[in-house]
Amino acid sequence: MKDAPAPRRRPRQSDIAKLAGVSQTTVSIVINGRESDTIRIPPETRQHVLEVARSLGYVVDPVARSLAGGMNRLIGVYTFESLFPMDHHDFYYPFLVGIEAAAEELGYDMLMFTSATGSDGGRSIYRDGVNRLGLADGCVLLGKETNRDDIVRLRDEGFNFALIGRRDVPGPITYVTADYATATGEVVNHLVGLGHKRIAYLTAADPSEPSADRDAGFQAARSRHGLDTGGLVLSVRKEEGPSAEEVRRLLKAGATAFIAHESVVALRLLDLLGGMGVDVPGACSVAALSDPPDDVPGPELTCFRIPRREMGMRAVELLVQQLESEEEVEPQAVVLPCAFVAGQTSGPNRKES
Amino acid sequence: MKDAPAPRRRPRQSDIAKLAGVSQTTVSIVINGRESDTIRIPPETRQHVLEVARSLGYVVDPVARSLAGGMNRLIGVYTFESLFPMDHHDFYYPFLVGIEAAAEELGYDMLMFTSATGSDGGRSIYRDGVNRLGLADGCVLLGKETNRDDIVRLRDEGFNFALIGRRDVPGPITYVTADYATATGEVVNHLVGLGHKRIAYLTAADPSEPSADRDAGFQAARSRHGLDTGGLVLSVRKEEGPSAEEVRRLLKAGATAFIAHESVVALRLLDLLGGMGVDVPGACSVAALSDPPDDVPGPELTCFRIPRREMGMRAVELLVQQLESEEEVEPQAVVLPCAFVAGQTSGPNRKES
DNA sequence: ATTGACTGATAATGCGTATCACCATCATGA
DNA sequence: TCATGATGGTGATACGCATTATCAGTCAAT
Repeated sequence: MKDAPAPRRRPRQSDIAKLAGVSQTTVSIVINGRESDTIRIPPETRQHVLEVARSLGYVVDPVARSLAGGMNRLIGVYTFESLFPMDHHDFYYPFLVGIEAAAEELGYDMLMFTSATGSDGGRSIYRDGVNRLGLADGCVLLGKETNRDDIVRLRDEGFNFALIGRRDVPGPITYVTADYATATGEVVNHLVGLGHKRIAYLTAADPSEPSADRDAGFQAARSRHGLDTGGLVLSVRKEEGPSAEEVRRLLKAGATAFIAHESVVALRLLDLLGGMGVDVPGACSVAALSDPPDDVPGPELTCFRIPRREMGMRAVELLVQQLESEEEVEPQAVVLPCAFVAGQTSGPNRKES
Repeated sequence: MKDAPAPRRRPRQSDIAKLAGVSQTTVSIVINGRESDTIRIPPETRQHVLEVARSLGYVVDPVARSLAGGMNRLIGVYTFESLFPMDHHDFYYPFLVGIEAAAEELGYDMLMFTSATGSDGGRSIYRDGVNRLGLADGCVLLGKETNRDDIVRLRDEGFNFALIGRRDVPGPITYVTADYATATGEVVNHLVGLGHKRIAYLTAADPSEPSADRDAGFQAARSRHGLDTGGLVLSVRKEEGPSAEEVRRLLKAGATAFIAHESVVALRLLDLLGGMGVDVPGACSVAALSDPPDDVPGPELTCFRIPRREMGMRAVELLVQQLESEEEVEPQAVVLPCAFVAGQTSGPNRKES
């Protein structure tokens, strides 16, 4: 009683060959438009083959083509944390947009390793001793909690990958990062240019390469301008932000401007200052060393924009370059500039010192 | 002078076989954990093969496996438009989140087909005579501008896929959709319950299945409540919204409430009414048949929420069910309920009629 | 008539894996 | 001693395409 709708096989080159009265080789050559001194197919034959192909609705099977060719045109994307929790998503999103754009441009598909999460919620590339990343031709890695051992091992296995974000690992790797140090310097320059001499600095409590870069940039700017930041440096956890008390202490210590690593910390700071009746930017300036989420209301923050989208794109480009070159390519690092945003939370220093 | 770091080929089953002193067949069987009455590999051999495989860093080549008819634990994701333009992204995002969640849960990786975009920006599964979808075990398809021919062809080729959104195509397909009709009915019920008898209906100008479903739901509710909508129906393009003139005409025709397909149209309507000095919901009620973007300020719109995340998850679940069952599975349709949101833009009808 | 160059192809093979049909060996029981 | 069944695998082949090497035929020049 079954209709058995004849699960039509996709036509293959040999089907075309039979119908057109030529060999499968010829079909392959025609389909791929190959032409060389040793291989010549006259236009009429070409036409004929193409017509038959069209009439059968032939499409190349990319699987077979890849097998024969060696590459799968797959760019892997691995994140060291689960993409899931929504705040993670917000973090990853711009990078992913860039990765996707570049992959699309270069004709690669994107393989997202979502299955890598273990039952414990943790992640590792080498879970169970297997490296699924090998499914892809190469891989873009990103995430805050990078596993450095995994990275080194991956490189030593000769696997092609590009990191988003600088990582301190032994030996060279390919990565793309933003120039946090220079951008931090620009923020300081801006504030100093406005007359600020005592600048409070709210650094990140947990260490990471991007934080270290900002610190380095700040130190450089500090000595460049001869700033004294005695008693004005504070370690702040992103989740908590500074306490009202701490802010009061900094103000009492003579701070006329604040610089915070995290934009959320800066925003919290604005709240606190508002609550204390301190006018921003009238009485006090506030700047951040990263960009706030798009949808935050209120005055525009003095900060710099991390070129996340571009970073994603460049990572893919570097990777593809590696993949497609004949010879071995040296690992390379790319550092992209951040765009300074003057914003509305910084103004001239009114307090003479 | 070259180090010639031996651009190591990926190890294959035959490499393992040689090292372990067994045949490639045995390796394949062990790798895939196959076990049957006719094929028995003792645990020791299994262990040994697995150890060798691990020591070589072996991973199955997905391409070869596909060609041979195997499974890769890869769920493809194909969108009929480029993911790119940011407004598209906002549309796709919740679906993707759901798809990703389900894929992770079920232990599949996600293959995003970004390469399918042609130079003209248009997309087609069969573009350029290649159908890359076959790389994945099955595929979730989504997008507004579905190409129905592609869908039918895909099904006829026996490829497994699940659609997000109902599609009018000849023959059965697997899809997940939201119950727009019922949800529309609830909105009408709500307004009628508030005493509204003349309800203006702003339908979508360009036809699509979701719009048709809403229209059907509205028609049903209309006749259920014996509403007269003479002169109260308007076709509106999403991009433009209704004109002030049209709104005035509808009011003059006695409309005490408005229902718009698109939330952006409803929002625009609120603006216009505000500009005319018409109080909402005091003098007039407004409702939408979809949910507004999250970050819109102002009063909460009377509307319903489309369960996009759940739709994404269900699509993956349906697909995996198909993939993992031994026998042929009948295509099936799933319709998920929308959550009604009373909101603050609708109130009792003050005008006696 | 022989050589050589050129034309228009084709047969054979490889890519890495999965599967089906078998096969060799050994212990057991008749 | 021979049939039987269980054990532990293996060989061959298919999957669809690209590539390499090769070949038959024709025509012109020697």
